[in-house]
Formats: sequence, C-alpha cells, structure tokens
Amino acid sequence: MQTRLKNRKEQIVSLALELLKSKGFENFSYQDLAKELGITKASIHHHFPKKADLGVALCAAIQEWHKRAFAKITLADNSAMDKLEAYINGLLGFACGQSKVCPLSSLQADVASLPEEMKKALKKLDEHELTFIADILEQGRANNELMFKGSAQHQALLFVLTCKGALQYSRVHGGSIIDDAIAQTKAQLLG
Amino acid sequence: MQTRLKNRKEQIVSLALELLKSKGFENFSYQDLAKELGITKASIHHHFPKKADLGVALCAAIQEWHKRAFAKITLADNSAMDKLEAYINGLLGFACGQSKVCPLSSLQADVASLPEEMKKALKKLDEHELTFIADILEQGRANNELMFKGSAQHQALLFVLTCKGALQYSRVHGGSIIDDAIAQTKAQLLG
DNA sequence: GTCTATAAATGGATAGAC
DNA sequence: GTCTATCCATTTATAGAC
Repeated sequence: MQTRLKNRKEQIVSLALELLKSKGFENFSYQDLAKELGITKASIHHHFPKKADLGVALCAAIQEWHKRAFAKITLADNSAMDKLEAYINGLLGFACGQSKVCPLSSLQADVASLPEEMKKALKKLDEHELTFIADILEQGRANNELMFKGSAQHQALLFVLTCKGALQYSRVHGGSIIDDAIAQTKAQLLG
Repeated sequence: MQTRLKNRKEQIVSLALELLKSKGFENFSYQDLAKELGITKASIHHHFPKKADLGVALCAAIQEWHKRAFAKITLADNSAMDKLEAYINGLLGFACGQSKVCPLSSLQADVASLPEEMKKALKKLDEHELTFIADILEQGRANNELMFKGSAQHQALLFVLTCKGALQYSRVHGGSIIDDAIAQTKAQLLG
C-alpha cells in the first residue's frame, strides 16, 4: 500500500509506465504527463531533464517490477503450470480490457528511435524474462509435468512470444484472442 | 519488373511502407518521405492530403501484397510445411538484417492513435492472414504431415504470433533468435 | 519543487504560383 | 505535379523567478 504515498518522481514514472503500455515511448509527451498530474512540463523536466532520462527510469522501474513478481512466483511452492499462470496473470493484470501491452513490447516497437542506453536495458530485461520462464519450463519437464522438445530456452521464447503477441492482437481483435492463444499453448505443454 | 516504372504515388506508398516497417506509422513524417524522394512535403500532400489517406493506401498495399503472396503459396503444389516455410520467407524477405518488422505488427503497436478506417483495415488483414495459415495447418493435419491439438485457427494464431514476435525480438537480440523460434515451432508441428 | 515564459525544432496541413 | 511560402499546433528543452 506504500504505492499511495509516492513522491512526485515516482508518480511521474508510474504514470509514464501506463502511457508507455498504451501509447508507446515516442507517442506520449511531457504534456500528457503534466496534464494528468496537474503540474507543468517544466516540473517534469526538473525531475527528468531529458526524455531519455525518463526512459532509463522506466526501464529501471520495469526491472524492479520483474524482480518482485518473479521472486514471488519462484518462492510459491506451486507446480510449473501454476507458475506459468501466475506469470500470465501478472502480464494481464495491467492490460486486460485496457488496451495495454507489455511495456517491453512497446519499447521493442520503438527500438529504432530509442537512445542507446534504453536499448541495452531493454535487451537485459528481455533476457532476464526469458531465463525466468526457461527455468520454470525446465523444472516442469523434470517433474514430468510438462512436455516439450528441444531446449527450455527455445520453448520459453515461444511461450513469451505467444503471451505478448496475444496482448498486442487483443487491442485489435478483443480479449478472447488472448484466451485462445493461452489455452492452445497450455494444451501443447501438457502433451 | 514493373516495380522500376512506378509513378510518384506508388513511389510514395512504397517508401512509406518501408518506413512503416522500420519506424511505425506515427514515427515517420511527410518530411522523411520528401527528403528521401527529393521532393517537397507539399507534393506528398498533393497525392495524400492527410496522413490518414496515406495510411489507408498503405493498408491497401499490404492487402495487395498478401493477395499475391498467398495466391502464389496456395497454388504451389507443395507440402504444408513447404507452404509455411514460404510464408516465413515472405515475412523475412523484407525484414532480415534490416531491423524491420511485419507492417501489421507496426500498425498494431500504434493502434491507439490510428484513424478508425485504418483499424478496420488492420483487423481484416490480420483475419485474412490467420485464416490463410489455418487452412494450411488443417491441410497438413489431414495429410498426417503435421500434428497439433485443438482447432487449426488457434494453432494458426500461435504460429503467426511466433513468427512476428520473433521479428520484433530480432531487432534487439539479433537474427539468430528468429532461427531459434522457427526451429522450435517446426519441431512442434512435426510431432 | 514548482511556476512563467520562451526558445527552437518538428509535424501536419493549406494557398496559390508555375 | 511540383514548388514556395506560410500557418498552427505540438514537442522537447532551457532560463530564471518564487
């Protein structure tokens, strides 16, 4: 509940994260942030002189979010499928019905115009996420709970592409497409 | 070879399509087009008064591209896997090593700010593509060439999400991630 | 930390001459 | 079809007062 007692800097990052998920990094402005927060653009420049600074802070916020969410999932003494479901629910939690996508998908879409520092951060975040999913898959296969061929890293890639791609498609085709994609993926992994 | 004899209007659409694939619809400007073509912004406004007009023309160009590519693949008397590979090669043809993605992925990323007409066109294009892939998958399953559970439409969704998602990821992680994703998908379908 | 004011650049768009 | 010229809004960014 400490989320209610955020300082201004955290408020800015938090709102910018929402706009990143709905519009993408290049398509929200300091004006958007200022209007919503009831302050001026200049105030935001005080906290983040250049937009690239805000972008780096956004990447750090996503990293923090991953860290907490992944730790919570890892510690829960659940089946591999339960963990995958928890991951999916984490992704959907901020997106469902709101036309938002994974923030990393948004950053990938704008990669051509991102500052170098953000590209590097994005790459690390993606890799961290893929390794997290690969570990769950490997555990599930060792348990005879999940079935798949090849390396867990490669299977993790398919899983993550499916989840994030489904979110993107849902903005055009409605939320049911997410259910379809998730159900089909689960059916495959259960053999 | 008639591509060399394009009139200006076609040149504009052709270049805009490239910029769409690399930067997204909201992130290329009439100025970008004008500079590259060696004409002024006003000339482009003559052909496409508003950017939304250009956007609609882009959707039509993509539809035309689909029509040709899908017809060619359908008519070839090949296995289902050959057809899937031809589809993948079509996607990769414009993207590989150039940091470009599927134009429909680019449009999806910007869907929050697209004019209504483009959203409708995008939806139709997506559906057409999914049905095309679903038909190939169904044919392959009927032949005992491919193996998968559930409906061909749902499996087609996974396949398309994987191909396009891999392209997006490759801009950050390099082209090898495409090979990994495609290989893993093929292995699954071959049972 | 927040404001006013302003700069400098860019993007979409139009009018009218050639 | 293309140009020059111009308009207006927006965006990023800075300076300096409170």
